[in-house]
Amino acid sequence: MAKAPPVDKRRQILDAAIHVFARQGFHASRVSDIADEAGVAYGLVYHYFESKDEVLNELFTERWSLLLAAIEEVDGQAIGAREKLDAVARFIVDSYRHEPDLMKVIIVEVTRAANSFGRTHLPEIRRAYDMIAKIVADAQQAGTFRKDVDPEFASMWFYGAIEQLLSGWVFELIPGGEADFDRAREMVVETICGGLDAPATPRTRTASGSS
Amino acid sequence: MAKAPPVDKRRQILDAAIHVFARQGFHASRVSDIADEAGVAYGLVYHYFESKDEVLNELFTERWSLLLAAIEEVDGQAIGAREKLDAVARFIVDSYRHEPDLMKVIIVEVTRAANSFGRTHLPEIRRAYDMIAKIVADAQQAGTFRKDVDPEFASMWFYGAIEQLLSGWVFELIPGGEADFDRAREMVVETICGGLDAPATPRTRTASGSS
DNA sequence: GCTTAGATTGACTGGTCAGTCAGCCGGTCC
DNA sequence: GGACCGGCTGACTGACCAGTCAATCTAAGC
Repeated sequence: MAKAPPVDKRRQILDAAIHVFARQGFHASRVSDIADEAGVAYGLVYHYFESKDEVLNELFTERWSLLLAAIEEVDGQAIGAREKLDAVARFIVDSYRHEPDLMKVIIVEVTRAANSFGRTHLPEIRRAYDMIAKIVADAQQAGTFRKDVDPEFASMWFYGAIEQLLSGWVFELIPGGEADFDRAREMVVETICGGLDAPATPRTRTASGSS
Repeated sequence: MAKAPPVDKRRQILDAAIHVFARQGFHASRVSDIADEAGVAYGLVYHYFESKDEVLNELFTERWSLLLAAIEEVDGQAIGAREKLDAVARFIVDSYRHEPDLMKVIIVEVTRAANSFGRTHLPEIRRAYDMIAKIVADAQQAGTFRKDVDPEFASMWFYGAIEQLLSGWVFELIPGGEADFDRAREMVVETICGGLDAPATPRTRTASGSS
């Protein structure tokens, strides 16, 4: 029919926004920066989007819904909890590997900015945490994971650990060569799941409460 | 005695800023909001601080240096790695327990905002990561922790897990009653250290690389 | 060639604040 | 009392920028 416009300006604007936001941060980015980067007139941004905010919303929603779908799909498979968590971690890490700028924006401006932008998206963000918690809870039910750890909490630190990894890469605090991505992912999952595993290691520890 | 000013207005301004920033976020906070909350004239803020930014800088630096000192002190003690990490976690969690607004500001506006504000403070932030990494590395050297995990990475997810916990409390994603603080701390440390412990658990796993 | 509708343009407006500054206390010293 | 000084005041200014809109362009339809 008729035609898809020869170049999708809307997409062009979104892509430009990814790079501008990643480079300067959302607040420091002017709408004119986005327009310039996209090679498009200022006003066109407002033809396709209600506001500067909506541009960021769109970027976030687009990507986050993929994550939610991925987790859901993984959870549906007939594999162990460890494999499920590994698959979730892999999805996140690969997202960063392939689109570092987009992930940087999502993490820095939304996920980790729960005060400003994140607040709007808390429900969706929370959804991811809940799904991870469910994976943990199921494994506890099945006896694979120890039962004395609250699944909600475990979910938080599993996700937090991974997000912190991405942050480390984004801000070059840790080595982020191609090889590091998978290695790091394996290590987090291995370590955290190792800690969550049901007591094949039933030694009683001095833990904290002692002294 | 000459006199210490009967009320320390500078302190008053800083304290007001904590609450205003926590409530509205740094960007949405006007300098006049801070002055109002402090019960002080607008201009006085500029008498004590160069800029709005400097107010936040001061809040961050003040607190973060305490954290650095605490980690350093803990690391100097003759206790196990697990106990050291537990002490670090305790310091952070207790900081939140006693001054939730201040910690919220530090986390939301600095630590997790490495794009804007955090960037300036990356060196100090990094310093904390490095010190945690050192604790892990030493434990590996001593044979308490497994050696195949990169200490830098372990440090990232240990810190990331804790910070995510605080975020969870800040945004009421997980229960944050008085009892939850210590319980959560114990669980993170237990779980992560459990995963880092030297192989008293030498089972070979299907892990990730298999199928 | 004319009409129409949507895409595209970019100068302009309105509102918002960070930061300035001229001056006002209230005490202290001589 | 008067000169001085630092803390303190708050109206004002200048810059910046999100969002508007009237005008122009392009292409499809007839």
